Amino acid sequence: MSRPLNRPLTLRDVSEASGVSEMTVSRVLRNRGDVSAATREKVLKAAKALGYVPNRIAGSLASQRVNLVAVIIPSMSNMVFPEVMTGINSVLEDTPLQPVVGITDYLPEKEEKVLYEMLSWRPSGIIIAGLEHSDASRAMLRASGIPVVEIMDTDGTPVDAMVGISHRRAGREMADAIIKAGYRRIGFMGTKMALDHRARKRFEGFTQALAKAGIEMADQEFYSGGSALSKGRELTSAMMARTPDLDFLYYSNDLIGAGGLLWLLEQGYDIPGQIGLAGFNGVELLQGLPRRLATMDACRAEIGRRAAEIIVARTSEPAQDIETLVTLAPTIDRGDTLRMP
Amino acid sequence: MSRPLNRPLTLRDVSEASGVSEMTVSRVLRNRGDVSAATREKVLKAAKALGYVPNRIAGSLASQRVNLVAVIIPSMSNMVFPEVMTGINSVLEDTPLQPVVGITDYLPEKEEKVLYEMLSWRPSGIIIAGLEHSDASRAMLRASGIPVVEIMDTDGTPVDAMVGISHRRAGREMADAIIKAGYRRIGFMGTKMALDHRARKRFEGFTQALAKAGIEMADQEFYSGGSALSKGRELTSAMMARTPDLDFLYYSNDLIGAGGLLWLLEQGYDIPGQIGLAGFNGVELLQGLPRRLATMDACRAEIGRRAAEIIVARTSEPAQDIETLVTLAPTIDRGDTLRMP
DNA sequence: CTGAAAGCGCTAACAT
DNA sequence: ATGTTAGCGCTTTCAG
Repeated sequence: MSRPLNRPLTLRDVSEASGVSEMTVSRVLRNRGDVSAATREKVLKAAKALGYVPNRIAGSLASQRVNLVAVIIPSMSNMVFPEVMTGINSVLEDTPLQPVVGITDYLPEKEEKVLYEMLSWRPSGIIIAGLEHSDASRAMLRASGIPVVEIMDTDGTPVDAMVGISHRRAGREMADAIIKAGYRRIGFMGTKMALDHRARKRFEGFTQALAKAGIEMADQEFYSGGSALSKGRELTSAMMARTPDLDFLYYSNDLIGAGGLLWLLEQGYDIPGQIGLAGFNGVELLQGLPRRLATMDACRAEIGRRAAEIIVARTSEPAQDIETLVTLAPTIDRGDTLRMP
Repeated sequence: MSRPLNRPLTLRDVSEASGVSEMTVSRVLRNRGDVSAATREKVLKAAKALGYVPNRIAGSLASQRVNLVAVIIPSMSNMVFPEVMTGINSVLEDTPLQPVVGITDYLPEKEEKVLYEMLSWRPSGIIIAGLEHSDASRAMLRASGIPVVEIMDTDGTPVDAMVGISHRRAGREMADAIIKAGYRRIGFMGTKMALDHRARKRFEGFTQALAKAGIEMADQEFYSGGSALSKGRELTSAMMARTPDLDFLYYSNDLIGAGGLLWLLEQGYDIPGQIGLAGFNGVELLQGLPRRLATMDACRAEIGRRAAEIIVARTSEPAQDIETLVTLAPTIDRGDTLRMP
């Protein structure tokens, strides 16, 4: 008990306590190379008794290896990214790699800053949301020399690898399904999406498909901030007052869709006969609403998994071959709010 | 362009490119010490041109300082921890400190493992959820010699600092409010809480307060897994079938409470006259339901902020004095489902 | 199977 | 205002 308090323990302490060289202690602690069972025991005992925790900073510098995967996402508070994280974790759990998360709040400047900070830790790989980045960010990604996987979206050109869905196509397909079901007076509600490129692409795909069928969007409204559920309520009530003859409402996410659904049910609308609804994301949370909202799964967990698998394959020794341009195909779930054709 | 591809740049590269010593380059890049405006410019220009990103691994080792705060929480997928993170972030944003998150899934063994990994990075501070830890974890925390803030709960003895609410008291106060409002046949629904100590303490406080008033819990049920909204629906419908004369339902969280609320409304129950409801957490998401569920704010963002402030104060030079045993006082929000006395 | 020497990329502490 | 020297705690490499 003579160690000066607050000096963290080093390999050397364990070496002295066990009477084994630092090098061999290091070998034991990393299960590397051959060490006799006897010395092994001695070392492990000493390390445990002292409460030694290796210093990864030093280890990483010496070995030029950091088992970190930088995960850069816009937000953690909506339902989508926690599930992506779950997918990533499920794959990395069985490897020495560890995810480290950075949040950008959908701001390019913040993304740039976060990326810089992350790169300064020299991670083994980067998983980053979206294909749209500042020039500086893209340059950093390219120059990093490590595997980069851009996730969520496949409508664009990745720096390196890419896993996601086509949001443009997702919008198109939902539009097609809505039209096939016979709806004609269609309204749209969604976030102000200057910086949410995926929401924007869904919207573009949606309107395109409508146009192709000779249909013009009958009404649309964008919001920002606030609780999504009540926003959905407010927007829907305002829109139905303004354009009472709408027979379908497409929402840019399930939560505002759910708010709209609750309001319409209260008002006594016949769903999906008189009016149909659809959202986007396939949020599990919403199971338990009076009706299941039509939606489209964004393949969140799968995207996380596939992205992590690419990093794992690329960082394994020797590097495994693996598909690096992955476009997943989401399917429509009609729920109870989008009638069959 | 003669640098061998994939060798990360070092200070030395910038030094050579700018004709300034490594030390001065380092000073410029860290805004430390006096450097003439002229050399400053030269260095910055060279660094930018090369795309140099400092190596923090080396920097941390040399300076014996790592501006990381380990945040160890059970989960990221419910509503509570993302908001705690928001609070933490809001404070750390203005400091050099950076949060790094570890997830325990409510498993003590996993907490131990995550804690060990985190400590191996020698963070400047630790924020960890709960007061219940394995002996090994507690030993690591104590031995780490860095500021430790245990958050969420104050019913127990912390290793070091502590910020939270008393969940036992939260349960008691809700029980008192329910009794004062005249409800007598009370049912409880919540998660199986062997490992969720805070839910358990709320439950204990609740039953205690009922007992004190001579009331016995009329029915209770525990669930695990599944979507909370539909669980709330199922449990409520089952419980009302089994014990039809219940006049109040206390839920261990707002989400299952919301499920119950939706079901009861559909069945035509008179709320809060015939039957009252309350949840816990003060989840903003739920604004927009047909009725506002009575709840109690868990002070999530505030907890995060105060915890981060403690770490900041303790790691600043010289260490600031700050309150390290913080018990927040949550208040009841009666919403539309708990009538006045 | 074990150990000794060298150095990872940076910064603290002194020079000058 | 700038440079020099000596490590930080570990792992790589090479010798026994």
